[in-house]
Amino acid sequence: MDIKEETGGLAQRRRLGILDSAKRIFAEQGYRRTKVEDISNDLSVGKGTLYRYFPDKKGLFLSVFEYGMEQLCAAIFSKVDSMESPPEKIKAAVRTYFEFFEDNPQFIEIMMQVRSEFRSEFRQIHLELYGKYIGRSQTNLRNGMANGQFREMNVEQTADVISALLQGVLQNFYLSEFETSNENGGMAKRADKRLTDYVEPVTCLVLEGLLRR
Amino acid sequence: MDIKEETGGLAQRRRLGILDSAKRIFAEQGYRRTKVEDISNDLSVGKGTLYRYFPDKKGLFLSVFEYGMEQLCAAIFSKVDSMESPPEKIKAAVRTYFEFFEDNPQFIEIMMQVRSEFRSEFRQIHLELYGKYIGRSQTNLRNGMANGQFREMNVEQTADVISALLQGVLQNFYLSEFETSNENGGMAKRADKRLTDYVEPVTCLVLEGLLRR
Amino acid sequence: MDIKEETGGLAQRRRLGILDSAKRIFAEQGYRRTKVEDISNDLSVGKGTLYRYFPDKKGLFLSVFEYGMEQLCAAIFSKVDSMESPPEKIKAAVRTYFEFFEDNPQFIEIMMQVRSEFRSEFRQIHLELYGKYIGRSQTNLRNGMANGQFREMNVEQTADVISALLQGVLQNFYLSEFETSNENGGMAKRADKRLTDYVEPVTCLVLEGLLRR
Amino acid sequence: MDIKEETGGLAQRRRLGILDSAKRIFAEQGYRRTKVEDISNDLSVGKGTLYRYFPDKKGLFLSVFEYGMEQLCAAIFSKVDSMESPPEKIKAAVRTYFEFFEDNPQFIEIMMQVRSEFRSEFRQIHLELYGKYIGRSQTNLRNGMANGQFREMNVEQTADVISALLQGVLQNFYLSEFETSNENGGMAKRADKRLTDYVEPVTCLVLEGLLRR
DNA sequence: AATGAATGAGTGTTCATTCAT
DNA sequence: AATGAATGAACACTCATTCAT
Repeated sequence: MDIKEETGGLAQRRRLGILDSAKRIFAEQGYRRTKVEDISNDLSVGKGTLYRYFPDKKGLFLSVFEYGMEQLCAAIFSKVDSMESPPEKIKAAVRTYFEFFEDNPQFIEIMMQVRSEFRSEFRQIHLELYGKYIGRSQTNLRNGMANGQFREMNVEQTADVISALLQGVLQNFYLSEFETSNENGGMAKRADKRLTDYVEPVTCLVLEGLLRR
Repeated sequence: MDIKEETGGLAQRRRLGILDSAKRIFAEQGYRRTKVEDISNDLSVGKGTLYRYFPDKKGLFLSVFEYGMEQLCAAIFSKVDSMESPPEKIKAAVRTYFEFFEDNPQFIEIMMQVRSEFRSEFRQIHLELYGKYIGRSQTNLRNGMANGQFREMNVEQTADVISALLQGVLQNFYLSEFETSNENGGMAKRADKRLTDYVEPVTCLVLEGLLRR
Repeated sequence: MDIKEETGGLAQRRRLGILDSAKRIFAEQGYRRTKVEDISNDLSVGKGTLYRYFPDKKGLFLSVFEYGMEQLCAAIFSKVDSMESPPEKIKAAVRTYFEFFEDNPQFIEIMMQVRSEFRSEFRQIHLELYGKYIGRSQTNLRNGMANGQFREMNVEQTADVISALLQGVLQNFYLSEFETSNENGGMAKRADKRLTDYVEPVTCLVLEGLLRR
Repeated sequence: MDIKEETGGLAQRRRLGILDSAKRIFAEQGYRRTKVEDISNDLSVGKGTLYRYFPDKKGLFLSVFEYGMEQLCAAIFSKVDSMESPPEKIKAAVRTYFEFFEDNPQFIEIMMQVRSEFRSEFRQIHLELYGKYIGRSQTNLRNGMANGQFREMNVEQTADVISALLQGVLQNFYLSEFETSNENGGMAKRADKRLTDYVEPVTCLVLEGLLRR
């Protein structure tokens, strides 16, 4: 049992090591431009080793995405679940969302790529994992309406719109984040903008709207 | 001059014909899956002909995108420019944006693909053409603040966030639009949701926010 | 029409050229060891050209086999159909069969390879084209029995056995034909044995048997 | 010495176990499609173990063939050696040959595969082991001629032709044995034909020929 | 002796682009 | 101007074999 656990631990460590390297390479070069060999070279292992842990290139890529999504959801839930006030929950979710991607900028790239390369798989994983978030968001809006903090609204549509807002800001930021691509297809970062700068205006827009009270 | 203009007219017509066919095929099959021959077959011309009007496959695809962006901007500006009230301008822009994509659903697909296939080119075209929109949006916000209709805000960030909101809703809708992919890679539409259903909740969120007044 | 015919003629010529080169290379190197590029190099054309004329490597290989089988059947039928006497027909068929393979030694190799690489396809083509031969062979045996030249026999089994005899001799010869394989996988011919040497003993065995009369 | 013999006995038993498993798997799946791991899994041992008993995959396969050939020769010789009459010896050899393959249908598959996968090795083993048979067959024919039972003939060629006849019938049967391949690449047997049905027509043809006496 | 994780050579096929006609 | 036959670079994946444990 010791041996098995230890072995399992080693295999698990290697799996995570591959996921990490793959996340980096895929984010830097893009799914299409990335050769499986690029990742195995980065890890200094043989190509075949990757195929011992993941079924194929696509499966590896989707695992990178799935793993990131799980971490994102966990991060948001662990923050929000301990709060009570609906507006506070929204603030916390917005902040955690942006902080997560600020800490994992490569994952923005991964998300964008999965979205376009594997529409249906993205939808499935997205719906599975992110669906939970939408459900909680709707509950939160209903609670806010019930206690009189929020105005009347169509809860389903509004939850969709808020979720869309976050994703839209993320993508806009992602598009403005990189100034130029160099010869190797790599990107040079722009340091003067931070994703978390958008926490305040987004929260304010969502809660207050534009019109003067 | 007559001859040249006429020739130019013919060439221009053919160019537009190619753009139209390409938009359709690219949207249906995706950029990667689309062979140049698919488009030339659709037009009943030889492959080589396309290369007389566009430098390469990528250039054709980007032209399809650029042409669509121009149409989108023109549609929004023609609606909004005749209005005075800042909130009304926002309402009109939101409505026109969603109506445009409801009328040109293929262009949603094109946008998503450009975004992921040609990051830097997308950014460039996006910034060039859409930059104008952002500038006008900022002006509108400033006008609204000046006349006391809008609360105080960081205009640049808020304009970004509103723009992001629209794009986010569009993408969310695009992801939910298609239920299942059939064997041919084609998609089956879902008829029970309309993009313009989001005009009201989006407008309301932007202008009013969530908190009860 | 002229153009089309001419074009068709050119395309047909190229097709036959590819079949001829493929037959040679496949026979020399074997199906597995032969790279598609080996054939295209032999023809001094690009790899892609082969794929304009044949669907894939397997399809090309099977076409080589099918084409050879058609030629074999045509050769046998053109000889035998003009004859009347059942024993003479058998003699002629045996002779033509061995002569064909003596003139097309590469085709022996092709047959052996198809047989093992593509069992089911071999069977299908074999049955389709060779089935005709078996039918005629049975008819011939029945005619010989009817006119009293042949003894009583089970016609179906005997036709099978005679056909098997020819194939068996062919294969035995094929196995003894090549002395050693050199480094390149090529073979050095042995000149002191001829397939047609077996015409007489085979014919004699089939018609007379071993027992003294 | 006891230990060594015992160990040798165990090793020998394991060797035979591997040969048996390999024969089955190779016959079912074919040489190319069979992975070394398939065999080691079937034996519930590690892959490396096979390499302790056989040099490589090819060597294992050829050993399977060689072992079968030895068994075939032994079967034929044990039957024929006790007989005197040349025609009876032929009858017995034909019957034993077909009976052997009827009892070891997997070995038909093995033979066919060796023949095409390893031409030269097949020839070598074939000549070594089967050469003995041809020699005895020639002696038998000479004895038959000497005692007046057989007609005059070229003994070498006729022995070849008779051997070829058996192999040809075997292969024809092998080709007709399998109706269709299912999805797994497996084959469905046809039950209405038996290899031993050919003992009589083959024997009759060899001894009597077709012509009425 | 036994294991099985790691290795990496090897290849069929697609399709954007060219250019002779 | 238009064509479409020809080109050839590019790349994922398998699996026999090895060797550290």
